[in-house]
Amino acid sequence: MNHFNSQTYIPQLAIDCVIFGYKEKELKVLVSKIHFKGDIYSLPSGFIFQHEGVDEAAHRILKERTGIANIFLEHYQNFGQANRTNKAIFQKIIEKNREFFESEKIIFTQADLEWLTSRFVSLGYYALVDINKVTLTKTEMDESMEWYNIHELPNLMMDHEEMVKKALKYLRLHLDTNIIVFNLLPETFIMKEVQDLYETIYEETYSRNNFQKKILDLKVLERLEKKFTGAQNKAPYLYRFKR
Amino acid sequence: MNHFNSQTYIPQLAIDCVIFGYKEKELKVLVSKIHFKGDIYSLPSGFIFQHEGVDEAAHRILKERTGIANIFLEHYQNFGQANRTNKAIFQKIIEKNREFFESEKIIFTQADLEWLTSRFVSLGYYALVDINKVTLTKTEMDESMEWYNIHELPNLMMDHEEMVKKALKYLRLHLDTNIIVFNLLPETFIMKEVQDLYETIYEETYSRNNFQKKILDLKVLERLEKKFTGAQNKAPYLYRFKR
DNA sequence: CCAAAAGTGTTAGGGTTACACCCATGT
DNA sequence: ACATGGGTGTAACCCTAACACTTTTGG
Repeated sequence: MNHFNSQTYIPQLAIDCVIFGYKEKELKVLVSKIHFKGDIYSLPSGFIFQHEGVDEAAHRILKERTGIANIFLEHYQNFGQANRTNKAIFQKIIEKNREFFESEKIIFTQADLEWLTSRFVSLGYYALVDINKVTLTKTEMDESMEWYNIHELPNLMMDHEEMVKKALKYLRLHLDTNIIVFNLLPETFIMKEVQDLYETIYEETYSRNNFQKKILDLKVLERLEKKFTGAQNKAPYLYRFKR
Repeated sequence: MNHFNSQTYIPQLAIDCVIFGYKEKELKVLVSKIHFKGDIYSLPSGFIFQHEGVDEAAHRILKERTGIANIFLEHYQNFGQANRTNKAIFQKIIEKNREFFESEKIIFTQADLEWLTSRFVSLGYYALVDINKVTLTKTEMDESMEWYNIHELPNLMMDHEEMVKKALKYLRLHLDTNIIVFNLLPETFIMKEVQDLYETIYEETYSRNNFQKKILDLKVLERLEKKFTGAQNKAPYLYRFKR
């Protein structure tokens, strides 16, 4: 356990990440259950080292949890209300985990607790990952790390639910202008998978032929060989995102 | 002079504002020349009180400098590289202003200097104001506060020039989607003024009739009486932005 | 040969762009 | 009456949405 202090980290500034994944027509978000009694769920979060940039820090936090670097990651919003603290949550943690805190096995020092319960400004980042490439890695703060359907999230701590909602809104607005959707798909895919993904994200349906035209007109996909699935129909082409 | 400390302000976190104004076919940005020898120019900046939200803080900073509340103000980007400090600038200030710092009249305490020269993460906000409503107000840090044409800015300190460039880019991208352009105009205006403003911001020209259609199709303007200018042509209508 | 699903072509409609015309104003 | 600039109408164009048809695959 490394301790928190302003020598090491920038105080009162945190990063929270909404990590999106996609599998079988479900848009998923990575959520950690923290390693204390009390059923507390949190987005992957972290602090910024004094010697690193904020984008670097976000990439590091993601690398720690998912094992992949060179991830698509972007800042989307800050969360900085006046009364934004962890105090209530830590009160709950301490109440429900007296045996830990009263034992010899000290986890947090008093200074750590003061640090963690101070008022925080949080930088909201969102990431798009190929869910198959991810190796979920728990930190010592995590009891579990799991993908949840974005509409079936557990109760998240603080304003993390709002963070997810705002991130989804931001994603929907920017998916078309910037071409980032393919970050959610594996290396190769068929057109129907792209359409399913779009329909999942926007919760709408699109006509098959026009969708294909629209995507191919982006001119960012290269067509590979056909994919024979064994189904009794014409084999669809595989595509790959150019670079 | 109030002193800087982490009791009062959030440390290592600043707000920098790109305040846009418009007058006579020129897009302008508010820049302060700070009150020391050395020709140092800066965007209006400030820190966040422990008891206030970040958006609140941005509004307060703007109110201090421009005198107007209920301004259009939005966060657009963070600036948080690893080595982002004021150190070089303060070195220059101290060198060029030895008489101040060696005099009895102590302006900054050692603690203040440490605070000001630490590594900072900056939250970039941009504002759109009706330049006629602004009463420029210097703080004790400002030698002057002036509007500069966005393409004729003085040498700005740190990464403030990049901030302006990024803010302009952001403005161009969002002017049409959100309807915010009228924040730059006075209460009432004629269509030609709107068109001039657009042409100034985007550095393009538009056809008069189609521009009028496009703007009126937004259905956000109400037509008022005609404006008789004394010119020997048909008097244009005045418009007002609906709420 | 047939069902299923992929690929592609064709037409209709809506919105934007370019051009034209008319109107008010003061000299 | 006329020059000037503002307001509006119309037709061409482009892009997208809706529909139709063809092709491939395995049973």
